[in-house]
Amino acid sequence: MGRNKYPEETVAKILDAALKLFCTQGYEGTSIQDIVDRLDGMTKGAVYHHFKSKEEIFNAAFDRAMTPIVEHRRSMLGVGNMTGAQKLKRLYAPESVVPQIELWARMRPAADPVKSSRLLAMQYQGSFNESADGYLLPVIEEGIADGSIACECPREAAEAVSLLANLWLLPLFRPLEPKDRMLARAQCLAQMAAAVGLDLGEEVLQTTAQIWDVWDRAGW
Amino acid sequence: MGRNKYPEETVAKILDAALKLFCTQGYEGTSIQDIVDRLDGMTKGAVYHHFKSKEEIFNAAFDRAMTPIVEHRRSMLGVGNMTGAQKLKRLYAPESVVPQIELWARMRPAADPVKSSRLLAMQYQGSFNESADGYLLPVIEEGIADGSIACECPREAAEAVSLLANLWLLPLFRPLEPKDRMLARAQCLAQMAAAVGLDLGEEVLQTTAQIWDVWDRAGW
DNA sequence: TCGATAAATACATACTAGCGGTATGTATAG
DNA sequence: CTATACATACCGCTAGTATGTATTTATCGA
Repeated sequence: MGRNKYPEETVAKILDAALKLFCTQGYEGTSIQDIVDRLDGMTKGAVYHHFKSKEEIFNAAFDRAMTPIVEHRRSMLGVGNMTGAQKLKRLYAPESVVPQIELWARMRPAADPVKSSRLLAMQYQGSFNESADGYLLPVIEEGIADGSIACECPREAAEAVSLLANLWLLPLFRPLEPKDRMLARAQCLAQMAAAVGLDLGEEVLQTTAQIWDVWDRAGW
Repeated sequence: MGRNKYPEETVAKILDAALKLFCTQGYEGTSIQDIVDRLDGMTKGAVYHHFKSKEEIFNAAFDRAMTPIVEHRRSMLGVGNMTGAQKLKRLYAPESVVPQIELWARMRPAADPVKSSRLLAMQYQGSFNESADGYLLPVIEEGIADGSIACECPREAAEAVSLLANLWLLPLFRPLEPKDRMLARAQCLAQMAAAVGLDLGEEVLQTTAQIWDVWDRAGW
């Protein structure tokens, strides 16, 4: 294969193939050769020209997938002037979460948490970042400042809700539960969040229902 | 090295070395040779005589470490006749949790969740098992039966509390937070649990404080 | 503005050390 | 004598590297 005038296209192809494989087969279970085999004609040399290690490929692929999702979710907070409480509800409304759902529906990560352990670790770490430096904690603090939220432990509440939302409500690395069970989880999470001053709104139920439908339709 | 009259000792040595290495260096970061090097004189042949794969070694090492802990925690529920609510509090009291703490204090798993991803995955999976088939959900249901607990969504509450306790209150794969932050987490979790009908008791604060002290003393 | 040349880049090819795992040999316990 | 607990020797594959080659792009005098 000759030299490509637009190497970003090559990089994109590599990351697309890599993400798909890392999701379905896991990090360990995916070899560089597996990735190369999906890039017709390309060789390992090309891959190692653009990335210096397997780990870097994984991180780049993950970032590439997550960045637009995070951006979209953040953008949901920008329109109009909302109170902190309104923004919080917005964060868990369907229109904020749907792009993320659709990404995972395309990727279909392995339901075995051990196989998906590296993705799980990223989601775990991401939950803390999301609450601390990301959008959740800032929104809560904004709500406290404007009087729309009364929360005594904003940081802790943000972390707990983030963790449960990402690793429990989104059962990425677990077998898909029946719909009523998923809704029960959402209801339960909403109750727990309310106890520490966070009103996630009724929309979280609709969001959960929508998630379930998307994944069920994708033959999860 | 000659043939050992008591091969269980050999197995134990292998698992001890393996657990320590898997904790500190991660699963990927530990080679069979690394393990062999810690078993003076022994060779790879011995290891593969007793175990058929690296994965089996990991699982055996993990099980070996967790079994007595789970047993101890379960045994805390056996003495005297307690209501479900009392048993629930007991589950999060210091005397139930301390052995687990001390194990991890000895092992010192890597604070990087990616490096520790396989252990994280086990803890994640374990949280669901603990609530579903383990002791938590049965205790809650016992409490509902004897009228000492009023919980509308026992399964969901158990899962959520289990997850938060194992992956958030025990910051195994995260840098150790200041003591007041840890206590704030415990307080927050107790509030959230109370909202779905689970009274973890004041003891969860003492437990958390004790965890912090142990790990701080271990130079975490 | 234009070609000629030099430098940088996008790959391919060929190779290595180390990995997980296996096949087989050997000595000891029962 | 047999079964087992090891040691030895080996294999295919992996992540990663060193190097070669062709093509693009930057440089520059006219």
